[in-house]
Amino acid sequence: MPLDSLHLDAVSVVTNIYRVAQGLRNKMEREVLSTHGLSWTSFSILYDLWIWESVETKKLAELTAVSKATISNITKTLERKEFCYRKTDIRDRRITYVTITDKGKEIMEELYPQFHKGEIEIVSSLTVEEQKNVSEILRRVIRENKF
Amino acid sequence: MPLDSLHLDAVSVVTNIYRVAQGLRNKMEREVLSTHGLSWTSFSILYDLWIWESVETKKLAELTAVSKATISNITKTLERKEFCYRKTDIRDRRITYVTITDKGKEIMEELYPQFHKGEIEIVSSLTVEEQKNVSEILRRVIRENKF
DNA sequence: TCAAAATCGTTAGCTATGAAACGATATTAC
DNA sequence: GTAATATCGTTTCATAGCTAACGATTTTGA
Repeated sequence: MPLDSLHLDAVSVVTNIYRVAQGLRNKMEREVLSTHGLSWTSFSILYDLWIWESVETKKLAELTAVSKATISNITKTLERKEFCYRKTDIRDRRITYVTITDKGKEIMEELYPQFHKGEIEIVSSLTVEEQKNVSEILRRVIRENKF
Repeated sequence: MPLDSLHLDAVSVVTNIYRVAQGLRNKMEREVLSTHGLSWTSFSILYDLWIWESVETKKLAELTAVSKATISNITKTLERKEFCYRKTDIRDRRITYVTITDKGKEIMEELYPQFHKGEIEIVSSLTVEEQKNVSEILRRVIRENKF
């Protein structure tokens, strides 16, 4: 593959997106989530439960874009910490619902403001105009690739 | 925390970046890297070795933004597959150099074009202008946050 | 009606991941 | 010169994360 056939702008976009995502995740886990032993994905799941109160594991896998096996493991960990509990559906016993507990809600009420503060900090070097612009472009990438 | 104090544009940027990064990684691992049992990070490490031929583990940890423990484990896996080998420095025996093998180079010569094709596909809905624009903005985020 | 197919969550077995502790080595301070 | 300190990579131990296989359940089709 000759060098002049490389699409350097595409490489640059992909590389930079991944690096920001990685930095983002590390920063949040280190500065915010570690205080309650949560990983990025655990937090995402708990966030979804906070919003929806109760969600099927299959739906959780779609929302967070990880495999159902991972959902199974992480909700097990969250259940051990008493942040949520699992219960099989009575009508269709193949389905399991995960529900947030009061303790889980308290954690989110404490952590979310800190998390949001981190989000603001990370993009603070961009104007609101640039933020809107990047979001719109990324949404298009998400849509076109069905991410 | 009242809803009207949420910086929704910041939330949107962060959420979309993470989702694209996740989709990106999953797509590449599924469609390209899985044929040789490589993870995204394994591939990144092998890529750096391909470029530099031989790199200290400490440097690898910085380049790929993962912990030195992870580098230790992954290079061990890569060594078992005979894609690289490790050797302690003679002068300073605390340092370990990781070097790519011929087999490792062959794999990269096969995989990189496929990987690059994937990169192009992912951002194909954006104009080159938009790609340059997003890259520039993300580079600023990386710089300001020291990611 | 009831056997085949589809759906769902968990388990098994693997690699990845980080923090902390550790062991070996090198550097610094006095 | 040597004791304290710093550096580096590995190991340990826990969770995360994937695919594939599985077991239980429900739906479908003839």
